[in-house]
Amino acid sequence: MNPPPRHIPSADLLVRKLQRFGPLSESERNQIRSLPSRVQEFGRGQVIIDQGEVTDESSLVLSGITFRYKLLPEGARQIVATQVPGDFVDLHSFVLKPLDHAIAAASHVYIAKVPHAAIQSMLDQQPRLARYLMWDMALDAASSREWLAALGKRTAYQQIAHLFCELYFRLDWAGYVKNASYEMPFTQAELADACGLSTVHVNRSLQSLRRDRLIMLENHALFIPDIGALIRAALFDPTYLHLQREDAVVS
Amino acid sequence: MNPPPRHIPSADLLVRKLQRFGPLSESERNQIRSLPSRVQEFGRGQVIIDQGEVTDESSLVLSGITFRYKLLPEGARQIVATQVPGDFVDLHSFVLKPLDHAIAAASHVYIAKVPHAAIQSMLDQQPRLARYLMWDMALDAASSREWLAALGKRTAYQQIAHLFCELYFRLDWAGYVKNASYEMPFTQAELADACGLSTVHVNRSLQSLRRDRLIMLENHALFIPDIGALIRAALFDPTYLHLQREDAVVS
DNA sequence: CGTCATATTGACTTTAGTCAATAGAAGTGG
DNA sequence: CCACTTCTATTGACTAAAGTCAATATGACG
Repeated sequence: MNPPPRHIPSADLLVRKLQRFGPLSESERNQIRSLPSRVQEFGRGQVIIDQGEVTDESSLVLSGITFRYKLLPEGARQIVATQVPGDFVDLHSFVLKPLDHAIAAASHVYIAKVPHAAIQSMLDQQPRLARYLMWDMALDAASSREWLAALGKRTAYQQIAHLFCELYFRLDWAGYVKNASYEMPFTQAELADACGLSTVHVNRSLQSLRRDRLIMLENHALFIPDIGALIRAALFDPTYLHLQREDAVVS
Repeated sequence: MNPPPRHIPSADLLVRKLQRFGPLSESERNQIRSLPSRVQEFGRGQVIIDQGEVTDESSLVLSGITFRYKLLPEGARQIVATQVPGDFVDLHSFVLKPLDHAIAAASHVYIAKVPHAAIQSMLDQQPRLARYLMWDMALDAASSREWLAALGKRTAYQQIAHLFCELYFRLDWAGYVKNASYEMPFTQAELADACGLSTVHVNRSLQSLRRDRLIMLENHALFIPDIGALIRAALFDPTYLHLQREDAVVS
């Protein structure tokens, strides 16, 4: 994941994403582009927002990968979502406080913090954009549901494959997949916390995936020789990611 | 769960719930109350909406309990959320189609179907209400995250206890808990599909919960002699349900 | 060169799943 | 009202998936 946040103007990332939901007028695009934000940088492993925090801004990922996680009373950590460039990590904090989870950087990341007041005044100017934000929140929720099905009904092997498929499609859409490869920043301990497994079992499942020639993974570089095969192994269906324009789906 | 949808005027349920987020003006309340809807009745086990359906209305539970579930390719079913009176089962279908899950009735239910066009025109009239709907969607998402932590990090015993705690608080708020008891409509097979377990293991875990005197359950009547004890056993924290007024939480 | 995080391996334990049988309960049609 | 089917709940015996503990690599880094 390349560090410089220059090559993709931050707000354009968001415009491009929201256009998946439907066409935006020129003034709506401008409204989004003119959202004020301050850019922050975090190193891998750093906590971006803490559980229980009450914040008055939402964070947008400009580059790198972040993840949401919950800490249980006895110290266990469950990762509940990942974010790639263009994703809000906590759009819901606009309406729901305090935050019921924390956010951390899985790789070196640049984050744009957008004040809630700015989001509110954007909606005051362009009420129609509320539907776009709702759509973004709904996407997020759809992903949670898919993860629930993964945790509840898939084997360790399938779950890890599923996570790799999801990241593949989302990163590909954001332009971060090259030659069927992408940088998969998670450690085995993080994969374990995302899939509800132990690190030992993740390690063994990864070896099975390698043995079956579904993945090649070293130094966080993940190569997927046959994405179709991985999809089948994971029981993956990319529909829930809604990567096509909604218009296109309906027509 | 009492059948008659009379005693609680349908829209008032929604007004009361949305007021948890913040105060509503008289005109906003009226706007919500005047939402058109057609009431439908479903028997227990009936499918209310099918996976993959494209619908132009969202369904609000008037009485009874419903649940969302996903069907995996090989036929497995994962229940991903439950709804009690006052909850939308698919508010997100307002912006996200097709539906990535199905909805079924866990008990005999009355449902109000509200056209998306009516929701849209309500938002056109009262743009401020968009934040209320976002809040409702955010609540739903918070619940999904909590379930993810349950599936990933809790034992079977804790998970079932957690589900019972969640239903306890939500039903209590809606006025359906009497004498520390409520009607828990799920069969053991449904509990299994909600917790990612086998029916046999659910059965044994229920017996453990009974043996530990945390619950009494027969004929779908669940009595919780000591909710504090159940909460501790479940590692339950009701914060994510946001049952207090948001104002109150902040102050 | 030593330290710390991450990855790997082996041996063993635990949790939960599977299969199969039985027992209740509830609903249905005659 | 009863025989019959069909869910639902329960139990036992066995299996399999995943966790735990512990040791050992491996590798990045200061």
